[in-house]
Amino acid sequence: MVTRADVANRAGTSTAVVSYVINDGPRPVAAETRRRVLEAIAELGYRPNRVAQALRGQRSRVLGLIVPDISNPFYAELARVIENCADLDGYTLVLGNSEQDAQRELRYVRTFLDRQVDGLFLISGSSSEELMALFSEIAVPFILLDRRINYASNAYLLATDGIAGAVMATNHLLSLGHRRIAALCGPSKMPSERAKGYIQAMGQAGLEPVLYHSADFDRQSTYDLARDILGRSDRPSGLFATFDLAGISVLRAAADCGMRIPAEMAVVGYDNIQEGLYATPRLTTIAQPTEELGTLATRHLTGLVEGRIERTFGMKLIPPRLVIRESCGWTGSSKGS
Amino acid sequence: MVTRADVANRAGTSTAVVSYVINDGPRPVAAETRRRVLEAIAELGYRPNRVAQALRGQRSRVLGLIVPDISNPFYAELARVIENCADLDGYTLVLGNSEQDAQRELRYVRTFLDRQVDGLFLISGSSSEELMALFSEIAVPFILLDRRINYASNAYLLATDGIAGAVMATNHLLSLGHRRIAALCGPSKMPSERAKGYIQAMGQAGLEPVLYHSADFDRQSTYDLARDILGRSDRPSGLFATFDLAGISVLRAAADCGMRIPAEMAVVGYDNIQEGLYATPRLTTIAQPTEELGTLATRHLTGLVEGRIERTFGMKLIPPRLVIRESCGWTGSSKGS
DNA sequence: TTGAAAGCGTTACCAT
DNA sequence: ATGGTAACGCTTTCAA
Repeated sequence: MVTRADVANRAGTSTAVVSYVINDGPRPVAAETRRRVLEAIAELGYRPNRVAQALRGQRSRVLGLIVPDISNPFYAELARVIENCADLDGYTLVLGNSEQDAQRELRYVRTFLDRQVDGLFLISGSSSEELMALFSEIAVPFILLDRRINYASNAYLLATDGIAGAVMATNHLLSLGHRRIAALCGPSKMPSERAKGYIQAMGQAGLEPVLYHSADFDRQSTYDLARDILGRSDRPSGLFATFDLAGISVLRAAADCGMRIPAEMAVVGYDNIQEGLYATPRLTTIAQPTEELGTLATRHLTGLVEGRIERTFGMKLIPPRLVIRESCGWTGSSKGS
Repeated sequence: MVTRADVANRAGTSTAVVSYVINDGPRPVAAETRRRVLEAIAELGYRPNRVAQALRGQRSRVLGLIVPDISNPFYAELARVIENCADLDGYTLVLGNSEQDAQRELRYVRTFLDRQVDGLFLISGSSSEELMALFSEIAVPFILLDRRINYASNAYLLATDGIAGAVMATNHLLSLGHRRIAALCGPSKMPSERAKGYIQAMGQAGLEPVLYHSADFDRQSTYDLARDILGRSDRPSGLFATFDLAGISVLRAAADCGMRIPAEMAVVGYDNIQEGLYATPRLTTIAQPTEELGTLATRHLTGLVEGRIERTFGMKLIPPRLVIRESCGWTGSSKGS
C-alpha cells in the first residue's frame, strides 16, 4: 500500500504538505511544491486511506441504511434512490436487513455506530415503544423513513402522509359506489397510519370498517389471506391493500378464485411499486413519490451531517397521490402512470 | 465516546489487558482482573471502535457488493441473501449500484478498496475487456457473481450455468411443439451466455435462432420491445425471455395486444424472481437458486478473507432448473413452485 | 500476569 | 511556505 509518507518522500517534502495539497488547506502551498506533490501522487497512484481519515477526523462519509427487507420492491426502489443520491454527495452506504425485528434493528444501529457512520436512515418495523431504547443510543443525525413512528424524541421523520393516502384510496373506492370495503393490512402488532386513514374515511361515510391482518408482509402470507377473504360469503366489493405487494397478491388470488377484477371486486394498493404497472390488471394505487422521498431524505441527512442544516426535530409529510389504473375499473379521469 | 483507555482506567489496569480480555488473547488474564475489566466495560457501556480496529489490524470486516441495480428484483433478492449471510459471519455490507456502467464499477471498486473492505462481490454489467483494468486493481479476495465473464485473471466466478439454463428453456419450448422460437435479450453490447445456449439449442434442433435486443434491462424497454415483437406478422409462437423482468413485460404486452398466453404464445423466463410466481399467468422460468448462490458466494468470500480457504482461481457453475408454471401451457409433469 | 509503547495512515497544530 | 509531531482508538510486541 502506498501511503502519504511515500508521496512526501517522492516529492521531497513532508506529509503535512501532502495533506495541504490534497485537502486544499488548511494552509497554502507554493505552486512549485504543489506541482511536485501532484506529480508524485499520480506516479505512485496514491489514494488516501479512508479508514485512517475516518479515525483521525470525525467523518467517515458512510451512511447507514436499515430496511426491513431489501427484497421488498418498495424498499429496494427507495434504497436505489438513496444510494445514488448519497454517492453523488460522496457518501458510501452500508446496508442492513432488520426483518422487522426490533432486536436486529438495535444490533444494526450499534454495529453501524461502531463503524462511525456519519448518519443513519432507519425504516423501522418496530413499535414506537421498542424504538425508544434505540433512539437514545443514536448519537449521529438520523432520519426515520416511511413508517410513521410515535416519536417523542430526537428523530427527524420523513414519510408520505399515510392517513391522507389511505383516505384517498378509500374515497376512491367509495366514489366508485362501493360500500362493503375492507382493508388488507400487515401484521396486526403494527397498527399503521394507513389503517387509521381507512377507518377514518369509512367512518366519515358512515360505514363499518373491516380490517384483515396478514401474518407477515410477504407475498405468501398476503396471498393466503387474500384467498381467505375472497372465499368468504361476506366478502367485500372493494379492497384496500395497504401495500402493493399485498395488492398484487390479491390480484393473483382473485385469478385463482375465478373472480374478475375489477368487474367483481375493486382493488387499490399503496406504494406504487413498478410491478403494479405491469401487473394484470394494472394496479390502481397510492403513489409514494419514491424519488422525492429518497432525495429529500439524503439531502437532509447529508445537510445535517455537514452542518449545513440546523438539526430540527420534527417531521415532514409528503402528500401521496392517487394513481388510477385498471384494478378498480375506469373513472375516465386519468390514465395513470 | 468511551474508549479503551476509560475502561482500563476504571478497571485499574492497562489498555493492553483490556484488549486481552476482549479478544480472548493473545495472552491470558487473571480471573480477578478479567472480572474487573468486564465489569468496567458493562458499567461504561464500552464498545470497541471498529474503525480503529480496521486501521490497526488488516481487517475491517466489511464486504463490498456492487450490483447493476438494486431495484431489479433478482439482485435485490440476491443481496438479501448475501447480506444475511455476511451478517451471520460478522461482516457488514457496503452497497454500490453500477448501472451497468464500467466507469461506475471501477469507481466503486476503488472507493471500497480505499475503505479497506476485506472482500468484494461484483455483479458486473461490463464486458470482459473493460473488466481487465479493474481486475488488476483489486487487491482483496473477490467474487464475480451471476454474470459469466471471460476472465483470464485472478477472479473466482460463481454463477448458474447460463448456457445450460437457456438450453433447458429452449428445449422446453421445443418439446411443447414450438418451432418459431425467438429470444428476448438485454442490450446487444452484452452478449450473454443465455443467448448462446438458446442459439445452441436451436441449432441442435435445426432451427434458425432469432434474437431481439432491448435498449436496456428495465421494464419499460423490454415492454416496448415485446410490443414490437408481438405486433410483427412473423411473430414467434414461443419466446424465451432471458430474464424474468423481460418475461413479465411480455406477459403485460400480450395482455395489451389481446393475445392470450399460453394459448397463442408460450413464454419462458429466467431467474425465478418471486414476482413471476404471482404474475398472471404464472411465469414458467429457469430458476437460479438464489439462496444457494448467495450463501455459497458469501461462505467462499469469507473463507478466502479469513484464510480458511485456499485462494483458487476458477469458476463454479451451479446447475439451474426448469420451473414449469403456466406461461407455456401445461405438460402435466410438474406443478412448479 | 501485566504495563509501556510502537505503529496503523491521516490531520492539523506548533514551530521555524 | 513548510517540517516535525501529537493524536485519533486500537493491537501486539517488548520488558518487567
